[in-house]
Amino acid sequence: MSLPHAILTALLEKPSSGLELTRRFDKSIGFFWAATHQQIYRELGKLEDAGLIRAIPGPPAQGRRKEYEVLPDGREELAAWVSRSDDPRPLRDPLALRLRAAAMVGVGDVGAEVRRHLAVHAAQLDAYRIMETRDFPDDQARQTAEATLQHLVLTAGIEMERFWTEWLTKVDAVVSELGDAGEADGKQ
Amino acid sequence: MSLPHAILTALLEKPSSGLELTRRFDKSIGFFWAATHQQIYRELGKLEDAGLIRAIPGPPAQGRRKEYEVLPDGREELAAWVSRSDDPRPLRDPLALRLRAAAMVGVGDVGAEVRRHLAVHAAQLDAYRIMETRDFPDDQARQTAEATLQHLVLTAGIEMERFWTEWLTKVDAVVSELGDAGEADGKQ
DNA sequence: CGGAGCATGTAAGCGGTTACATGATTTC
DNA sequence: GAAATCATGTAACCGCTTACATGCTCCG
Repeated sequence: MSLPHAILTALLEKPSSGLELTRRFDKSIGFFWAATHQQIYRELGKLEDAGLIRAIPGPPAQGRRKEYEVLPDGREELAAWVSRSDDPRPLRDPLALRLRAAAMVGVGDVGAEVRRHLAVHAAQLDAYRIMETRDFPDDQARQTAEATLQHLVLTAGIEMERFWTEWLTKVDAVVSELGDAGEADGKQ
Repeated sequence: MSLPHAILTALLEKPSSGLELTRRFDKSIGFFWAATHQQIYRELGKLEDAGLIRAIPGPPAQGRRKEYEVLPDGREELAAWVSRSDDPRPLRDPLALRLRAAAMVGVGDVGAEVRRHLAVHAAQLDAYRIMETRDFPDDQARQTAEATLQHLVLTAGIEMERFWTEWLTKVDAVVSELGDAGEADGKQ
């Protein structure tokens, strides 16, 4: 039940249309909970039916856009959700699985895959760091509670990606060496 | 399509019955790809139908257990999968979402949730560290390829949990302070 | 022989993904 | 006015979760 609350949060930060939400998910909130436009439209419909948000009446907007805003009930629901309890989601990482499989049947071409992932995570790390210097430039100064919390979340992204890049770098070294040494052994 | 390959890997490491697999998932492979017994039985059925594994005929075993082993086709399929390409799964973290929501509607009781998660991750970190000293005691010595790769995967788990515990400790500090200072403000 | 628990499985539902559909606006 | 693309949706599928069902064995 996280997607509706992610959407409520995004709409509180700024009322938006479905497409705008989709774009904003792609470059911010979605880093911690990805969603496609199909999911978002479906969920907007449900939230409107539930009376948690509404389409802003005003002008019909340009094009066919519908702008949504959060209603008081929606804010309440979100505040309640913030205090709710929920076990950490089990980790799901196919690449780690691949390495364990590689331990049994030989490394094959995992190296390429490892380097591909490394590039992706490095790029994401850069993106986060740019966001950090752009949105939270003044470290020492006392921030608003809002900014502090948002920065904290961004920090998680940065540390996470830093972990991945470092680990994958190590993995690449090990796998390259194993690949050179014992190609096609397959640990029969 | 990761679960079947996780099962093939586990069965290559050691032929097992469904229940044994479930237990082993809970304490090892499942750290990177959790699975319940329902999923496992279903998948074992599919893999057997596909001719990738088979129930070991031998004695009917004690109880009603069926032991499965990997067939040559299964090993081939796994080796092919190791070299396959596959984008990193998008991160999904409700707790980060909660903090962003807290930035908009006030921190409420997130503190308790943060500390609960902190305890879970700290416990997991301990478990990983115990596994490391037990299964990979000799650092300096040259390991087999198999052991090296498996250790590398365990390393990922350790670094990951270390990251979480450190980040959550920081979050706890910040949230406590915010909670003390501006409770019930809700950033109207 | 009756109850506890072991071991394997079935069924329903839900969230997420992928593919496709529709209308409206802009561009050439 | 045809093509591109913007904006909103619908439909089908698939893996995972939760709840329930069944038979077997061990123990008192």
